[in-house]
Amino acid sequence: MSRASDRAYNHIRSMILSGELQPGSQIREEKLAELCGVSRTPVRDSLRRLEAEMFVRRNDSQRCFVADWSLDDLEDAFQLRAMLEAHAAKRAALRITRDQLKRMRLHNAQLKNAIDAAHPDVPRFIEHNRQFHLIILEAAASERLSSMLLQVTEQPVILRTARQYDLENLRRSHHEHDELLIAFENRDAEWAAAVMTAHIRRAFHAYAEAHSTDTEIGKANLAA
Amino acid sequence: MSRASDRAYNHIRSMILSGELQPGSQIREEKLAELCGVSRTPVRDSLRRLEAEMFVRRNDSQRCFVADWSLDDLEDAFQLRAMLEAHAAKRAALRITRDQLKRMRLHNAQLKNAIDAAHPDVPRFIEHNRQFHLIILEAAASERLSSMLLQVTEQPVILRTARQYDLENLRRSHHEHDELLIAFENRDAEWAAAVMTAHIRRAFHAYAEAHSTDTEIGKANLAA
DNA sequence: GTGCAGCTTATTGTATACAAATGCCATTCG
DNA sequence: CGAATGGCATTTGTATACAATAAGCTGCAC
Repeated sequence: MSRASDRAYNHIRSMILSGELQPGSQIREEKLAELCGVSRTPVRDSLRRLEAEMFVRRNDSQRCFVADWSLDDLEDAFQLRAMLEAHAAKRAALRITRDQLKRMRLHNAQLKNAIDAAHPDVPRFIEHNRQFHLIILEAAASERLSSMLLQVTEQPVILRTARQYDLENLRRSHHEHDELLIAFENRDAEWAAAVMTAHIRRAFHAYAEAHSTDTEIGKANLAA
Repeated sequence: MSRASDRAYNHIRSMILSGELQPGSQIREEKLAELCGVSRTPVRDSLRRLEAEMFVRRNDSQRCFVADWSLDDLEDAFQLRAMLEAHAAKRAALRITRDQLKRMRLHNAQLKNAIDAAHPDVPRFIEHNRQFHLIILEAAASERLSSMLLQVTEQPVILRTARQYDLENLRRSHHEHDELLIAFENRDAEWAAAVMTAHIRRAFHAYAEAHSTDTEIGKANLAA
């Protein structure tokens, strides 16, 4: 793609993901242009894309803000994600190839390695986890489904989710992936869908729990 | 919203829907700018939006084309739509208000009138049908879900679908709406979801049938 | 002191000129 | 004759200037 426009897009996106641009805060085109070292034109382009991906919202008078999701919105996103990923798993079970299965096994082995090592490498876990799920989407072979799923998985809060899991949860993910692989090998669409639903919903509750614990800790710190 | 940008957006969108811009054909920014009577800037803006809504596709080198969906893609879209609308119905059943129910009944009565009249008014049917489904989305209260559903209902082929139904099919829709209303009144989420799934899937098969009939007719005409 | 009018400033929208890139075609070399 | 290459035409990308619009502020009237 184009150089400046993509640089701007990636730059703004990463600033949102990192929290450098705070949720709810207004973002001005000129300010972003300055930060990205480009003119307003590619920035406006990026904002449209980010708006479509729900990273950015506009008010009635076209002012842009960093999207700010409540816990309810997050649960909503997880609910949709569970439904869509289950659907993807169902389709994938009927279409998946030997090669795709092989690649999934590989990624699952590697995400296990990433957390079994002496120094657990969570980002590496996340990356292989991402690839694992992407192959399912690839096998599901529905462009619309893919683009919809991106909308609920690429959200800031969700991206930060895995980092909050303890190792026990990450290991559980690994085992669920294993079960999913067996369901795929048996071409059992319903099984695959059920495992996937459970997988995503557990992930949400693990997140919610970690979140509330954080809050508790936060409170404790304030009290101390 | 802004004047020129919106005019361009609506103009291009309607040209795609009407078939004035043929599916699969390349669309050049300057050409569109000329057609819409604006500069390329608002056109580019519109193209980004239409791309996000899957009305427009881009190839690797950023050339834009009118989206061209196969019958498989269409079935895929209907499948997703059935799933999402069923989910919406489930949520709506738990949250719907008396006022929303009242409005739904009103629209359902009016879409019945539209086709029971001496001269059936299909566009009026479509409009009330749209409003009926929009109220469900409103009651479902999930912004993400809404934006996703728009992606699978606002597609060119789907928009043209209802026009292809015979009156019998439209009447069936009316009755399914009635059943949906009763499910809502009883706050029976599973029932509502089931009725909705059936409603959308029947719509697809009615479309597919009408489509194949059209093809037959087309062939017959060619043969004659 | 409160509320509104009108002005001022900040921000987004549009047009245009130019830069970069892509695709196409013709020409040439194997 | 076919494939690769070079240059020309077409198309998209970017910057910038200016226009339009919305927000915020000041001062006035009540």
